[in-house]
Amino acid sequence: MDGNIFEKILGQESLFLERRAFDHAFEPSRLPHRKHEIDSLVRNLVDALNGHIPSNMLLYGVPGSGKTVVTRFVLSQLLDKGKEMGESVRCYEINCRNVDTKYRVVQNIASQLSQRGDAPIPFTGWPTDRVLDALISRMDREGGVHIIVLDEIDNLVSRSGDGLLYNLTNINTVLNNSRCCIIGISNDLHFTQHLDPRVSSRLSQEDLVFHPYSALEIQDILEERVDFGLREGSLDGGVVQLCAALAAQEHGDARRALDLLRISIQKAEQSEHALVGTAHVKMAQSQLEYDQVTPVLRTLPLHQKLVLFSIRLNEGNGLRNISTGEVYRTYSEACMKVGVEPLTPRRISSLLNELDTLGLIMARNVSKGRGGRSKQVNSAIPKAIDAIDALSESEPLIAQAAEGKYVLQSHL
DNA sequence: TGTCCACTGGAAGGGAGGGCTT
DNA sequence: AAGCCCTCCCTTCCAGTGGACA
Repeated sequence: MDGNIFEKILGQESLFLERRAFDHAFEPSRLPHRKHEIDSLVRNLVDALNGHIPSNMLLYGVPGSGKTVVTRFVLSQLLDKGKEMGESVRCYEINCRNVDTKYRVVQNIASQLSQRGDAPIPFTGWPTDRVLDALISRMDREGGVHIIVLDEIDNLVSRSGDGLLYNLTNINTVLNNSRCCIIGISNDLHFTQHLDPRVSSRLSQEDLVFHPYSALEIQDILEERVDFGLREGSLDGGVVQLCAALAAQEHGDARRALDLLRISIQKAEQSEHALVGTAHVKMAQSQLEYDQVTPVLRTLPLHQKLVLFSIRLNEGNGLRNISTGEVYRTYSEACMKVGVEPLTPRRISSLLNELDTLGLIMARNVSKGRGGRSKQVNSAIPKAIDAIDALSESEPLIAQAAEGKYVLQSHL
């Protein structure tokens, strides 16, 4: 081979001026169509600079409706202003998808407040109350206002209950030298229904709903990023509109639109086109589907893989709207075939709910009268993706179960 | 109108595993 | 080493459910 293998790509002129403009984490200087939401946050959080306690807030909205980015934007300005005014303001952003137990949330915040000489708080081992005490004393030591952002807070509540929120929304009564405010962010409008009424009323002193972006609004957002991050004249007419329209179909998800656009540009670069066209968007769309689904499939625990395998197997045999009982029978057979002890029907019922939440299946409760009440289950994985192949690749037992896949008893 | 089916989903708790304290 | 504590995954138990059917 002539020359270094990186040379060709390095020399290629990129269509991007600023690739990071298309990242989720990018914080733009302007947030179109979110003025009202920004105003509401600012009006509440200004209390942090006035020596008062800002109200706790709950922000609702579908994924990609700007909740997190708006919160970050407002908080970064708040921190700047606090510094300028000599007010101590500290913010903590916790994503409750990753940090989803009471202990871990408290440990996480307390660790951010640790100073030299503090005993490090272990990931597990201490009683939670002890970690909470450490957090309270560290907050008081620091003084000022502490703003705790709990992103995907519904995940925390569904996994660990509302015990932590009870403590956190009550924390101002035990703080002597500091103040604390909680901002919860949720995709689920109804998640406060699962809360103790006292917690719920203290937490949602102010609610703010982020409406999904319309196709035109997403277009504005994209155009702003394009102006900032892309070489002029690189886009064919209709590309931005198509990305916006596709994302608007997905409940107005601006992140999805950015992903689509970014991947479309990369596709154009890869095929050495100087112009991104709608064909690249379509390629990006299918890649995005593939990239979203296969990593999830690969990382599922064994029994979830077996359940999903059973559903796809039934569908492969032309069966749709399979009942929980049928899924369980196929699943048990698959377990027998590979020599694994099947879990109980109750557990499988929960696993089906989890697969539904992950968007890998669609399950709905139906009653067939005397035929009993059950779930009707269908796979939600795009047809273009061979789910059984993807499952087999990461799990030899699935490959084994899939061998001679059409001879399971339940299909004879 | 009551019965019945095939589940659902909440609650309680067991036990393994990882880590800390004494 | 023993005693705690937390998390995760799972089982067991059981009341509740929607709608067809007698």
